[in-house]
Amino acid sequence: MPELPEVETVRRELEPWLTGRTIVRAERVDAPPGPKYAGLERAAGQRIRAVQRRGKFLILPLERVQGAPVARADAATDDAADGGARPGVEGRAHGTTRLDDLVIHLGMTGVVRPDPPDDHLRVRLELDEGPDRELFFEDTRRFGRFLVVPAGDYGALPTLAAMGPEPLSETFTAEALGAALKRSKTAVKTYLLSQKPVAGVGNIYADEALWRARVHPKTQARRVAKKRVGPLRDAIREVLAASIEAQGTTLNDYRTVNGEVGAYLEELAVYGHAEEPCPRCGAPIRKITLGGRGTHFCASCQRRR
DNA sequence: CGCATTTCCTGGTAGC
DNA sequence: TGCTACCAGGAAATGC
Repeated sequence: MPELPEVETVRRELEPWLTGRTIVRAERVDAPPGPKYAGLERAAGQRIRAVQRRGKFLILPLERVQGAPVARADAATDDAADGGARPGVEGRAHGTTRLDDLVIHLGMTGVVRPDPPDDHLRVRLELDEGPDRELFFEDTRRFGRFLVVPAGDYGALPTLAAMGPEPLSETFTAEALGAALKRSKTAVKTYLLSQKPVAGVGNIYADEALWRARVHPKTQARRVAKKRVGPLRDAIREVLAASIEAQGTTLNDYRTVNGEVGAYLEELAVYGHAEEPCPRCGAPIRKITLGGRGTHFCASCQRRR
């Protein structure tokens, strides 16, 4: 599943390809109009200023290029609910140009690629002159998003708007994690998945980090032992950093932009290893359902409290 | 507001 | 072989 390491891997590949390029055409393909692709047509005529990541979201700040070649795409213009005249987008009323963000979420099966997929193509971008003039967004199970919003306006993306600190930044301290955990009575794993205490942790790395820190996934967030908070913070950082090194984890659909699989699958300790011996103590790894998600842990190492 | 549950979606697979 | 049932899960929507 694309979680932070997978999205960061994609970001690093997109950055040299897309930075500074102008989008000539933005076309929705084989996907109904709706919030997941809102405002996509606005991308045409805008230059990609950077390729950033926030949690599992890719954020591409755009700027409108005066006189840029724009090709209108028929398929993308029929959800023009908010695609009409926007103050500041066309004109520059007070000398400032209102900026947009192109926001991409890979969902479960989203793949960004320079070559067309055999099926499940959802978005095609046409770029200005240069190598790899087309970008394709493939998404088999349609959980992905590919939309344009006013810069920094994430009202349509509440999880992004309420996202916790980046786990690999200096702001993600044991103190910050401890303070966040105190705010919730829900199971610590479920709370990690909410993106509120920390950004970018999904089902795989939640299980892996909790195993490393010896925290039972069903422990109430506020009741995680104080002495476990630092180790949990460290475990989250270590697991994510190691997975980035391996270009992420490929279970089924995830591919890098270059079409490669992520190698971290080989390093998973508990996820996908139900009934196998715990690498630390040898007890069988158990699999339960928690918050509707498959959850793997060692009942011997990870004591509930 | 907080938290739990349901929904979206399709390919893969188990079972008959 | 072909059919049904079920599973996987990130984030949003819905329910309480």
